Parts: sequence; C-alpha cells; structure tokens
Amino acid sequence: MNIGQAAEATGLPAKTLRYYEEIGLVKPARDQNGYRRFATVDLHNLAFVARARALGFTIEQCRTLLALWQNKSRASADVRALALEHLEHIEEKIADLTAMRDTLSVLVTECAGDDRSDCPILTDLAQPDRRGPDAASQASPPRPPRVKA
Amino acid sequence: MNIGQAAEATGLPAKTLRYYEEIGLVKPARDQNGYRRFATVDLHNLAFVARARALGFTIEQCRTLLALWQNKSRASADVRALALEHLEHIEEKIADLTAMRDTLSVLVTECAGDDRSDCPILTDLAQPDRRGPDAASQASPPRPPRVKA
DNA sequence: ATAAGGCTTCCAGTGACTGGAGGGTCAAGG
DNA sequence: CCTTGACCCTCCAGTCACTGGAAGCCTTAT
Repeated sequence: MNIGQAAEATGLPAKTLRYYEEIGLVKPARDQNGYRRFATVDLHNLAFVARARALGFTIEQCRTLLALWQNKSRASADVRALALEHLEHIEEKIADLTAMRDTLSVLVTECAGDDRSDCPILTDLAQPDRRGPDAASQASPPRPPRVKA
Repeated sequence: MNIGQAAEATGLPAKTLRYYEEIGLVKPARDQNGYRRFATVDLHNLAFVARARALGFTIEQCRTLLALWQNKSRASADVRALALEHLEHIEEKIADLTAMRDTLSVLVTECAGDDRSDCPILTDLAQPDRRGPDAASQASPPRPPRVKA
C-alpha cells in the first residue's frame, strides 16, 4: 500500500505519515522504486497513534503508549499513570481557558460594539491590577494612557 | 529604566521584552551604551500586551488591540468583534478539551492500574470504530484537533 | 585590577506538523 | 515512442511565541 492509500485509510495527511516515519513512529518498508510500502501492522500503528493524538496525547506519549501496547508484559498501571497525568494536564488547560472565557465574555457583554470609541474591553486591558487582591497598595503611578492618532 | 527593571515591573522575562521589540510591539529608546531605555509609555504598552496575552489573544491580535487602544477614533465595534472572534475560538478549544477529558476519564476509571497487562485504555486506542453515540464521540476521522493553549 | 552581574547580538531549538520547490516513477492514451 | 497527469521522493523553510545559550561589551564595587 502506497502512502496515498495509507493516508486515505488512516485519515492522516501523507505529509504526516512521512513525518511519523522520520521520527520513528512507524517503519514502513520500501519498494524498489523508493516508495514507502505500508503493511497492515503499519496501518494499525498509525490508527492507534491517530486516536491517541485525537485524545491530546503528545507524540512522545504516543510513542510510549505504542511501546506499552506492543509489550505483552506491561503493567496497566503504567498506562493508567500516563493517561492520568495527561488528564490532569487537560483539566488544567480547561481551567485556564474557562477563566479566560469568563473574563472575556463579561467584557464582550459590557462593550456596546458600535461606532463610538468608548470600550470597556480596552479599558480593562489598560487597567493595572484591576482584579488582584488589594490593588490600591501598588506604588505604580496611575497615569492615563497616552492616546495618539 | 533598563530591561531588567522593566522585566520586573511588567512580570515579563527580559527575553520576551527583547522579542517584543524585535517584532515591533514596543519601541524603547536606546542609551549611549546601547542599552534599551524603557519609558512609562513602553511599560504601559507592555502591561497592556501582557494582559491581552493572559486572555489568550495572539501576538497579532495584541498588535491590533494596541493600535485600536491608541486610536482615539476607533469604533468599539472593531474591538468587540476581535474579542468575540477570540471568545469563540476559546469556546471551541474548551469543547475539544472537554470531549477529550470525558473520554479519558472514562478510560482511566475503567483501567485497573495494577501489575496486570490487561488495559481498557490500550484496547480502546487500538479499537477501530469502537465508539457509539456516547460522550466525546465524533463521526469524523481522527484529525487531532489543534488545541495548543 | 578584578570579579560579578547586567546588558548586547546572534543562533538554535521547541511541537507537530505544513507548504513548496525540484525532480523521479508509473500507467494510460495518442 | 512520447506525453500527460497523478503519484511519489527528498530537502528546506515556515509556523507561534518564545526560551536557552554562547560570546562579548558595560557598569559597579571591592
């Protein structure tokens, strides 16, 4: 199976398959003419990686998962630990993004969004330490921003 | 004010301040000896950018926001549109990550995590077409979503 | 005079691809 | 036999927003 068919079969771009070979995730054989020949085992590995990637695992984690998958004497604890670590990473990202969303959606709601220049979004971005605890104790000079056309 | 003090004042690494100058976000003056001299306006711009970055805006969006901030004849609609676009982008990321989390947390729960090799996580990753209409399912091919927060 | 620390520039690397140039290979049609 | 077009190959550069490090100049203090 050539790279084009493999790409279609896995849903991954051919460029990505070449990249995955380059970093050693798959090792397709080569035909006489230099074309990569993807065997069934290569397709399975690629599908495995594609699904792990879709769950947000990094390439290095995919490499580890692939090795664990192929190691019959693995301990499921190792797999679970990897997944749990990644899960916590995802939870962190969700928390960060949710905080951003909450702030942003308030600002977007507050902004009139018309042809006037008055804009709470810019005002908020320009405010020093508006959300921190005890903002009044800061020694920075609260100068109005210099507006220049 | 030298770069070190500016870094401390803004909470940004000195390297980042140099980078921001390189890409034209700030334009600090230079002393005779070649050292960057950060004025109050530079600090304000940097603080503005830092807060926009903390809300997840890209550098190019920050550049646009800075320009809007400094443009007295701006329309708040332009600011709001930018923020709204970014907000939708964030919502998408949250949705992607939440789907990942849901799938992963089910798998982590199902995995014994002991010294046996039997592991539902690997089984799931290896399964083609395993998902029904449960949470985090999708009919489209497993293109890894671009979720780099 | 020397040492420490701050500043400068330039180069390289990160993750996971993606786009493109420049060229080889193959099967079908004229 | 020749051409066309669809494949395939490798290599290089770019993405985003920094980050690390090397090599060297500047300032301050001892």
